[in-house]
Amino acid sequence: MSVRVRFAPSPTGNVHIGNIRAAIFNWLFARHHENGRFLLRIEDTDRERSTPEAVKAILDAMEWLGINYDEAPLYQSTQHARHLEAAQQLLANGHAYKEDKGGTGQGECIIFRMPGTDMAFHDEVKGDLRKEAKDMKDFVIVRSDGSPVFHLANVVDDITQSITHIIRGDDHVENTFRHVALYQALGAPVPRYAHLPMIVNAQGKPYSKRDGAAYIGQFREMGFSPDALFNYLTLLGWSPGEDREKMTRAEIIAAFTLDRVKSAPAQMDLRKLSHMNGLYLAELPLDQFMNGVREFLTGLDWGRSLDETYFAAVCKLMQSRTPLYSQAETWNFFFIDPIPYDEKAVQKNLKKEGARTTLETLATLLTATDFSEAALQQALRQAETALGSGEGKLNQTLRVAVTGVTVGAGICETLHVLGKERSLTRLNHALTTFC
RNA sequence: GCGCCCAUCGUCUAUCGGUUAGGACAUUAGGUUUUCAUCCUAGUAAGCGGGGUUCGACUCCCCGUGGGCGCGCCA
Repeated sequence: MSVRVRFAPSPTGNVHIGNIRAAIFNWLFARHHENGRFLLRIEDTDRERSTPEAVKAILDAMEWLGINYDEAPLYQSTQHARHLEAAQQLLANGHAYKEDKGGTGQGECIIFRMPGTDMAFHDEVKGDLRKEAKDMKDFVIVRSDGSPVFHLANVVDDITQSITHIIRGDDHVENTFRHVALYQALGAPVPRYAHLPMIVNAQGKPYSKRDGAAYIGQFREMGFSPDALFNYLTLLGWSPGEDREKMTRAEIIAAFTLDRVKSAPAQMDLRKLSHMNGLYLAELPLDQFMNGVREFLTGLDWGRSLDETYFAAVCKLMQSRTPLYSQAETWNFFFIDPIPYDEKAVQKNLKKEGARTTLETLATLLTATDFSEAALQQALRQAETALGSGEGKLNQTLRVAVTGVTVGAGICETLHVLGKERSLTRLNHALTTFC
């Protein structure tokens, strides 16, 4: 029988990074197996908290990350009758009973009767797990208002969707004993289970929005590429061995097996993610990189209508040194005039002895060039000779005068992209303003 | 409190009884005709503690310690 797995989020808000990681692992497992199926189930039973917006957030997140699903999504709310039918079946065969729990007049709820024997199951990542009968209690499966509880709905839906492997977060391990008991009482084959280690923060607590980004949308806003995030998440709690990290989807799919999933919790490291993101951005075809940057720049007033050719030149220059799309925010000096000057940079590089002479010399020499990179290089060398300064010593003064900041691509490449007119205007402006 | 689970550099991890314990991020020092955020080179850095088992344990077992999860008419 071929593998059928599912991602079963409840649409109650933003899509958490831990949830999407579970989706990724399920997806990888399905794609790794021939004819494997990856299904989506929206557990929207909680009418109070479930919203259409939240459903859309889940769909968007999956699409962004390139996690496609097979078959139509199953909305749990449509399965109500089935859930209750299962409860009736359990009632009929003695696996459940009615009771007014607490007796406060809330009415009778339906309670599942645990088998009363020790239970065990094999977890694909944690090994054999067992629990004694005395440590397991009966539990409510249908509330007194007639609504099914998570455990019942979840198991019944998994039976309906013929799920063969349940791959989910570690926080569900304890529930599994109950779920196995439900399967057995319902006369359904018990699926295989695999529990994924939690993603935690520096304190070892579940990773939350307070630890930086926790929601998938936030990562997108911060400028991460979906492929990089996908690859990085894959490495949290799993490893292909052989020191491999940056891998294509096809490679990850081929290498993915549950027996290589770790059991210990993993801590999210935004710095490593950023580094990996830089690797991904650097190898993107220029037009794709431009699209990514553009999506970002539309949020900035100077980033909306850009000259395509010029924009392409800037992107080409900056691509290899861009760890995050959001970094493009600092490229403003390429596009706006007048440019803002960094106070400290001005203080250190322009308001110093000799800066005036330096800029005057450079202005004269640069005016005489055609602003090709080679010519710019040559002009710089001439300026150094004329001023008796060492190679590269003038670079920063020139850079701050023309860009307003101390960091960026090579000075000659930058000047070339900026163009002669703009560069010289700024140079002269800096000269009269700061020196 | 009770039950279950987990434990290798600061972080993510490799190792499936015998290795100088490897890689990556971060960090440090250089280099890239001394911007840096790319790139290159090198360095610092780890088996929680105590008992066993074994010729030999990071690896297997037990006990501690620390951490996580669970114990809802939440999901």
